[in-house]
Amino acid sequence: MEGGFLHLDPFRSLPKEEKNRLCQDCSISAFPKESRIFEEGKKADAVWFILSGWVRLVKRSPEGRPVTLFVVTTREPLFGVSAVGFDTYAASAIAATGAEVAKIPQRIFQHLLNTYPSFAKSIAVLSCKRIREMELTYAMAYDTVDRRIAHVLLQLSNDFGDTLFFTHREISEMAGTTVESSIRALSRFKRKGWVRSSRGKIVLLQPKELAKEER
Amino acid sequence: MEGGFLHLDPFRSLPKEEKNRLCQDCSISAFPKESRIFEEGKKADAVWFILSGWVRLVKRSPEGRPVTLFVVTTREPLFGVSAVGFDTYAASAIAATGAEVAKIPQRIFQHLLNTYPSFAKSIAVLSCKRIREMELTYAMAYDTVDRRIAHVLLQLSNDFGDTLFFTHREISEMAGTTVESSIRALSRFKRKGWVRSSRGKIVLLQPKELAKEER
DNA sequence: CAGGTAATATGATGTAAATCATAAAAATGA
DNA sequence: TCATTTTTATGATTTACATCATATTACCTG
Repeated sequence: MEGGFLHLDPFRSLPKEEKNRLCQDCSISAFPKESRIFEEGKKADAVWFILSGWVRLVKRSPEGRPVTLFVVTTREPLFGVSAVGFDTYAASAIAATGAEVAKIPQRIFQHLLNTYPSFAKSIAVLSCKRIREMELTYAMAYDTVDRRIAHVLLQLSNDFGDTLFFTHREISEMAGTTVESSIRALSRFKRKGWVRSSRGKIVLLQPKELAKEER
Repeated sequence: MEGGFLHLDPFRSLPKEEKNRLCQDCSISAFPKESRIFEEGKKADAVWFILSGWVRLVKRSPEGRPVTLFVVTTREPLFGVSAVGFDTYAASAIAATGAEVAKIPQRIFQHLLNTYPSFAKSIAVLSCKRIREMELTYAMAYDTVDRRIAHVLLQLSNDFGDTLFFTHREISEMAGTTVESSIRALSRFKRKGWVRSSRGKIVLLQPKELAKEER
């Protein structure tokens, strides 16, 4: 998948020679599940685009628990945290699945932003969309554990279908709760016949009922 | 303050004739404290910039309680929710203080975004910054009430100094909690000598101690 | 200025979910 | 193959906070 990110929206309409240069300057790498792409507090030197897989943006809460701020899916940028000249990442990026990621050095990103109106416009649109998405997920933080878990499962099923290969620890971190609470929520869902699960695997049997719970 | 928003970052470098046209097409209006600038779920037809005062972005949680997603201060855009062609507002905007607001019709905003690279770049930068700010405040949602209240007070004091003219209901909504919890938190802070308060007025006596609490 | 409403205050009670504890099964790996 | 770690599971305890209740005070408005 050489230069796969060049087909993504902000890059698509760049001139050919710029694209060729980007192939040189940007790297694509594969991150195994649970590995860290970048670290909260570290110097932010690049903007990242996800080519495949999911990535969680995780921040340590003042109490020390890791809180998943947002889950970024395939074809989306991990920008925000670093795009426009901030010196440190506000959150860590952790691969929620195996993930292939393109790394655009900050200097290059700035250059593209300054040089190509279409690029700037595309980034403006993408980031405004992201703000809206964040607004939608933010309100969830004040909701019950059961609904947060249901929400995470449904969100995951959008990309992965009805069979999800995640542990309760992973689910709990995405939902901002504890492993035990995640297990208990799943047990309740099981008892209602909405899901089935075994070690590292959750099967959604009645997503529609889950969606009702979510409301 | 005619066309005051034209001095703000995205507009500053627009050509003179475009600025003149904007003076025609955009309106500036004053919103009294607690009044609604736009409503969650309603058709999003404009992008707003705050010229003075504070505005809260409020979303109804699934349980029905209003949750303040973000507090936007003077000179900042209320974009996100509407900037790039979404049909409904994801949250309501409520004036947290008396506020003066410029309304840019969506059609005009699109035109500026498509026509002026500097405008697109500026919006890209502003929205990426906003994403970072949201990431920073998001983690707070999972924190204790006392720390959330302390955080809100300190944030407010950035703009308004040590004497804040807000009721406990207002504070509680910004902190995502109840009036009673807000009052109790303030009582604890009072007992420690960190704040003084009377009806509709909170005076920060020892902001540094509050900041410690916040950590 | 009397009556109503909003803000402050605090006590009592309920509850969701974190924490603590323990255990068994499954995976890992030395 | 045996020890260690991870995952799932569930029960007991604790805790922060919401909820409910009630009272007082300040304020507005007819």
